[in-house]
Amino acid sequence: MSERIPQHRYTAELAGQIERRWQERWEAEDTFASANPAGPWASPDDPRLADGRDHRVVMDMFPYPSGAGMHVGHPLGYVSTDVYARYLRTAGTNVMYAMGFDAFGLPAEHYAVQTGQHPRVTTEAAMATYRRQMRMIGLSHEPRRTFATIDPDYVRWTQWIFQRIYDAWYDPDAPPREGSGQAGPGRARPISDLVGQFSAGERPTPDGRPWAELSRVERARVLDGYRLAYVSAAPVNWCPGLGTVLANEEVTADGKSERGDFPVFKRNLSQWMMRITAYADRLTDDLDRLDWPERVRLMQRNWIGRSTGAEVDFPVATVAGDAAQIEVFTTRPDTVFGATFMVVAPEHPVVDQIVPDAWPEGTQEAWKGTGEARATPREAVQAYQREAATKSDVERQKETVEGSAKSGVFTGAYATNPVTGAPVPVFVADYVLMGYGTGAIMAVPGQDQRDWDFATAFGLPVVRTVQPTPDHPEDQAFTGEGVAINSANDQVSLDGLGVAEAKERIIAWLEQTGRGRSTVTYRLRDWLFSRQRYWGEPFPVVWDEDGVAHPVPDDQLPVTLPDVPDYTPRTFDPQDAASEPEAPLARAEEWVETTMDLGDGRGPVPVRRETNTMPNWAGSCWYYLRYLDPDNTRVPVDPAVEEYWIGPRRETVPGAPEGAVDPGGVDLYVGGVEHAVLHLLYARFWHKVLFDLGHVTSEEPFRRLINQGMIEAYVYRDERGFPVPAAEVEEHPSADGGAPAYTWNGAPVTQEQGKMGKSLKNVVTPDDMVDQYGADTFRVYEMSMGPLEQYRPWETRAVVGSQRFLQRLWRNVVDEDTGAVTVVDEELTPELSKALHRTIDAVGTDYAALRTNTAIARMIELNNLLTKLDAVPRAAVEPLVQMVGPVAPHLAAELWERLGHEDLTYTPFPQADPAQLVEDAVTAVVQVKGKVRDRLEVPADIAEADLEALALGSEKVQRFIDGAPVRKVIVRAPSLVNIVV
RNA sequence: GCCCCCGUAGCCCAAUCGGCAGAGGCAGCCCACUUAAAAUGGGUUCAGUGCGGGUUCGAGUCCCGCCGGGGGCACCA
Repeated sequence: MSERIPQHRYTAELAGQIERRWQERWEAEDTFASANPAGPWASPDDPRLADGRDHRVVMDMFPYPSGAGMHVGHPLGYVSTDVYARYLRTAGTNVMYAMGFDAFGLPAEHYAVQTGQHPRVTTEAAMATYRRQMRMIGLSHEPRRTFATIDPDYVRWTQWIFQRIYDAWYDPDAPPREGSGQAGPGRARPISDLVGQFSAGERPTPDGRPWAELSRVERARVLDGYRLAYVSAAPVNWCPGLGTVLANEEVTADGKSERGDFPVFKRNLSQWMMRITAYADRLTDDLDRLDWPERVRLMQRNWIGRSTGAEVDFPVATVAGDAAQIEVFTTRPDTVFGATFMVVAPEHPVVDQIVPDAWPEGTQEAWKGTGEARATPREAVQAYQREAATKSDVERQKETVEGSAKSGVFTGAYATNPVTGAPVPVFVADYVLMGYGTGAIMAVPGQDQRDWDFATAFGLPVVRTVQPTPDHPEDQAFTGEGVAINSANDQVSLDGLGVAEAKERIIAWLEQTGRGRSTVTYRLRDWLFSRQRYWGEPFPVVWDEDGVAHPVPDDQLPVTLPDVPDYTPRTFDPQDAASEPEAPLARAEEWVETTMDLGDGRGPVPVRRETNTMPNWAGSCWYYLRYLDPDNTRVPVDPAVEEYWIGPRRETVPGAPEGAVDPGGVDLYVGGVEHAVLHLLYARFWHKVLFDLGHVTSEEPFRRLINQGMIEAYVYRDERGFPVPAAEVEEHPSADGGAPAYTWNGAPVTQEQGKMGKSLKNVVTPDDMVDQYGADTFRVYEMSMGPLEQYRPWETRAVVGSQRFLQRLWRNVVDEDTGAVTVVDEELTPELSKALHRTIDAVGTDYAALRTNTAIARMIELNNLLTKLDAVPRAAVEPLVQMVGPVAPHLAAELWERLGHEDLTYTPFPQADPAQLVEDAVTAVVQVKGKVRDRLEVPADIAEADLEALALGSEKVQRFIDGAPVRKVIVRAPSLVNIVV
C-alpha cells in the first residue's frame, strides 16, 4: 500500500520531518529575536532599528494553561498573530512577538485538591504541554521573553506595582501629565505629596487638628482614605461555595459566581480595594482613542455607566425637630415639578432620623405595609427593613421586575418639593438601591414607569410635566422627548422648553438658590482586590501591633508563598451565607507571624503578614510590559524600551476624534471577547496609574484589539439526545442534493453546532492534526476557514483541501519521485506575469489587513495556474513560496532553501510591479434596464463617450432596446454601461 | 423589555465606491492513473443573497418593518 506513495511526496511524515528540522534551526539561531533599542539586550546597531523602520508589538491574550492541553480552537488567534508577525518581518518591521502564561488561579488549586499535588507542579506540567504544542505548530515567539505570572521574578514586580498603587492617591485637581490626551484635570500622585500638603497645612485634616498633632495611627487612617489601594469594610460579594470574595465583575447578573455558578451573598467584610472609580472618566473617555471592536467599547461604557444629572435637596424635618435634607440623584432634573413623593432605600441613614412615633392624620391603610407590624411607622419601617435585609439584590429585583408590583412602606414623614414647596410623602422601598446615586430618589410618576407603578399601587398623585405625544396611552408614564408643562413657580419657568433646555435652566436655578447641583454618577464600583485563596500573589503588606498596614520594602520583594502542607481553601455549603472567609495563608502561622524593620526608626518589630492573596487578574494587568524587557532587574520595564515599543504614535487610530492624541499601547492584541470588562478594564486602570506616576509613556495598554471568534464543532446526538463520538459518525449524501443524513454505528444521529468539549465527544487536538496532516496544513486550514472574528465549525474532513494545496505547491518545485528541484529558468508569459503580480499585490494587502483567508485563496489560485504548466518557471514559484511563508513557514523555508536561498524569515516580501497591475483590455458589461445583455472587450483607458457609442452600437443591445427611445445612459468607464429605455 | 452583531450553493466562506452574485476549500457527480481500492490529478453540477416593502438607471451592499441565530444590559433614578 504505502510503497505506492512516491518517496518524496509531501505527506504528513515528510511534513513532520521538515517541521522539526526548521523548528530546531530557528531556535538554535534565535531567528525571531527582535532588536532592542535599550535595556539589558540592547542591540543599537541592528539594522531593524535604523531611522524610518517601523516596529510593532503583536500579541495574544496569554493562556491559562489547563491540564488537558489545547484543542484546535485555542491556536486560532495564535496562528493569526503568528502569520501577521511573520508577514511584518518580511515587510521590514521590527516585530516583538512573545508568549507567557497566566498561571495563578483556581483550576490549578482545585486540581491540586483532587490529586494532592502542589499547584505549582500541576501548573508547570500544563505549561510544558502548551509550550510543546505551540512549538509544534510553528509559532514564532521569542523564547527569551517568555515567563509565567507565578515566576518569583515576575511576582516581585507585580508586588512592586502594587506598592506604587498603594503609595499613590488620586488628585482630581492635578493637571494631567504633559503631552497626554486627557481632557480635564486629575492624576495619581505619590502619597508623599499628600503628606506634604497636610503637614504644610494646605489641606485640612478631617477633624481640623494640625497634622503634627495626629498620632501615627491616626495619620495612617487619614492616608488610607486616599490611597488607590486601601482596606475597606464595605459590603462585598461573599461566595461560600468558592470560599472567597469576588469582584463585582466576577458576579453574574443573577447573583452567581461567574466561575462555578455558586450563589453570592453581600457581606460586610474588611477587604483590599482598588480605587478604580477615580479613573472612571478617563476609562470612558479614552475608549474613543482606541482601535477596538465597537461592542467591547460599548460593554466597557455600560459597565462604567457614567450618567450625568443633578443632585437635588429635598428639605425634611427630623423627629428631633432639626432641619435636614434628603439628597436625591436624578438624570431628569427637568421633571422636578412632577415629583409627588420620594423613595429612599431601606438602608438609607436618614430613615432613622425622620420616622415619627405615630402615623400622621389620615394615613392610608395601604401605606402602612402588608405585615403584622403596622401599628406605628417605626414598627412598619423596621419590619420592612428586616425583610429587605434578608433578601439578596437579585431576589429584590426578581419579585418586582417580574411581577412589576412594587413593595414599600410610608415612613410617616413628609419632605418638601424644593421647586413647588408642596409636601411630598417619603417612602422606603427596595426598588431604590443604596449603592447607586444617593440611595434616594424623587419619584416622578408622570415621566418614569417604575414611579408610575409605585404611584398606582399606593394611590399617589401623578403630575405630567412633559407633554406626551398625542397617541401616548393615558395609563403610562411618558419617558420620551417633549416640551415641559406644569413646570413653573414664582422664580423660574420651564414651560415650553425641550428636555435639554429645561434641564439646563432648572440646574442653573437650583445651583443659584443652593437647592441642588449638576453632578455625574457611575455604575462602576471600586475593585475588590483580595481573595481568600492560596494560589495567588501574596500581598506585600504587613500589619503592625496597632493594626496599621505597612508595605514590605522593595528590597525584600518578592514576598513568596509559604510551602504549607494544607493549601486547600476552606469552602462551605454554597448556600451558607453566614460562613466566614478563611484565608489558607492564615494557617501558615510561622510565615504570618514575623518581625520586620519598617524603616521608621523603631527597628525590627513584630508584624503579621497579610494573608489574603491577589486576584487572578493581577498578573495579567501588566504582562505585556514585561515582554518588552523581561530581564530587567531594576524596574518592571525600562522607560526607553517602553517608549520605543508602545509609546504614543504620531498618527491616531482610524476613527479617533479630530485632534486626539494617540495613547500608544500594544499594536495588535488578539483575544476572546469574554475579557471585555474584566481583564481589559483592570489592565487599562493599572496602566493609567503607571502613566500618571511616570513609569510608562503610553496612556493605554492595548492600542488595537481584535476578538477572535471561537472554533466550534459539530455535535452528533443519538435518538436519546446523548452525544456520540463525532469522529465515528458517517455522512450519507442525500439523493436529491439536499441536506445529508448522518449515522453512528448504523443508527441515525442528528447534527448540531456547539462548543468543543469532552462531554460532547467532539474534541479535536492540534496533536491529532499535526500527526495526520502536518503543522503547516493545520495552520493553512485554520486560517482559510474564514475571517478571524468569526465563529465557525471545525471539520476535520475538510482539512485535506489545505493539504492538497501544499502538496501541489511542493510538486511545483520538487519531483515527487526523485526529490529533484524541477523549476526552469524561463521567462514568464505576459498572462502569468500579470497573474503573479496581481496575486502579490492582493496577498500583501490581505496579510496587512489580517485577511489571511482571502490571501490563501489567492495563493491557491496562482498555484493552480502553475500546476497546469508543463514546467514551472522559477520566477513565478519563488515569489509564491515567499508569499506562503507566513502561513506555512516550515514548507516555505524548506522550498526556499532547496531553491538555493538562505532563511526566508527576513527576506523582503515580493513587490508587485505597478505596471503589471493595469489591464490593457477589460470586459465592459452592457446592461439594458439593469440586466446584463452584452459584454465588450475594450481598452482599459477608453473614454466614456467612446464606450457609450460602442455599447449603443451593439447588435445584442439594440435587440433588447427594440426601437424604444433611450431615456438615459449611465457610463462607468471602462467596466459598465447601463441603458435605460 | 432595551441595545449590539450576524443570516450568500448541501457545508465553510468570497464579492473596493451601490455596478457581471463566485475567488478558494469541503462534500457530490464524471473521467484519468490502478487488477481493485485508497491516495493523487483533471473536469463538472449546485444558490439569486432569511422574508416583505422602499430608495436608485442599478441593491448581497443603503433605509424601514418582520423572522431566525449569537451576545451584552436590565428596578441605575
